[in-house]
Amino acid sequence: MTRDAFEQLSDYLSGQGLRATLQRDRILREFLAVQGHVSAEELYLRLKKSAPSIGYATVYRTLKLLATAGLADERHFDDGITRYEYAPAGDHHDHLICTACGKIIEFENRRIEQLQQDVARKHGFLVRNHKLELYGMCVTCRKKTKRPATSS
Amino acid sequence: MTRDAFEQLSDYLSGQGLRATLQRDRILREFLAVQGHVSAEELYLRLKKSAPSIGYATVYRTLKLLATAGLADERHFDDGITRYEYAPAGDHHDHLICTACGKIIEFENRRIEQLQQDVARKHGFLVRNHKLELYGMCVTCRKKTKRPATSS
DNA sequence: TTCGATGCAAAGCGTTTGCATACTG
DNA sequence: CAGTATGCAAACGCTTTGCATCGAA
Repeated sequence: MTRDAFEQLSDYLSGQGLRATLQRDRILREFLAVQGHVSAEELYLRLKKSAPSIGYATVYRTLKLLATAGLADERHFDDGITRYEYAPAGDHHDHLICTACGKIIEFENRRIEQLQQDVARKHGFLVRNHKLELYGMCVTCRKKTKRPATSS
Repeated sequence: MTRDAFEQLSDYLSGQGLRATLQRDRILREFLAVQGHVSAEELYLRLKKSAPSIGYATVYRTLKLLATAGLADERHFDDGITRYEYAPAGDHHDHLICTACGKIIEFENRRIEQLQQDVARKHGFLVRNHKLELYGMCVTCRKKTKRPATSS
């Protein structure tokens, strides 16, 4: 099922008159290998190992390309860094983000999406996509913080 | 009801051993005068008229201060610009954002929030705050785009 | 051979910070 | 007066871009 991603990219490339390059292949491969959300920098650092000569700019450009090609979703969480996530068609999910350890949990809830549509319709909006992020503390961090200190 | 905001700020300032200054007052005033979401730049430009000597940095610093004081909420939409919004205590709402004209509509939906809590609980999360943004097209823009042209 | 892609370094952009000065408490 | 806040300009961090070179088609 990962194979499709490469096909999807090459279809997109040839369809747009763009070129298939080694870098694009490597970047896509690495991108898929990462579970979850990657920033350009993370990907760049990982790539240094398998393909040391790839430049920063190429990573940025390719990530944007993947987004355009429908293979990646751009995410802007609250830390100002753009992250990308593999976007298998049709799949959609939202995020639970732990503000203590940074852990990101994905979830999906049909009923919430349903209600979103209701709200949008009520306002005459046609929703193309949405973003739902819940910021808080995960179980682990909550335990660690159990009774941290005292007053004041 | 706007009066409270000034009190809230001055309470916060004195409570923290910080100082009340003309700039802070002016910035808060202007901030409250803007309906909706403002970026530092927008506010800075508006202030040029009423208080031309206020510096960019002061606007940034004060906006952050307002956020810390609980008077403003920081928002990060998908354009990379930080915006602030007046945050009356207890009030919470989410956003419908028109990707065509930039219009932002606010809404609130208790049932969605309820479901969010359910999801979080299921994952052992304690949610502190959340962000729900629906990106799409508003009525007006949908009409304008009605049958834009033809095929591919 | 042509024209898109790459890598590098420089530029861009929103935001932050250092520092000398101005002002509050 | 002591110490915070300001304004300016320089510094930042992430991202984009210009340009000469490289390489896919």
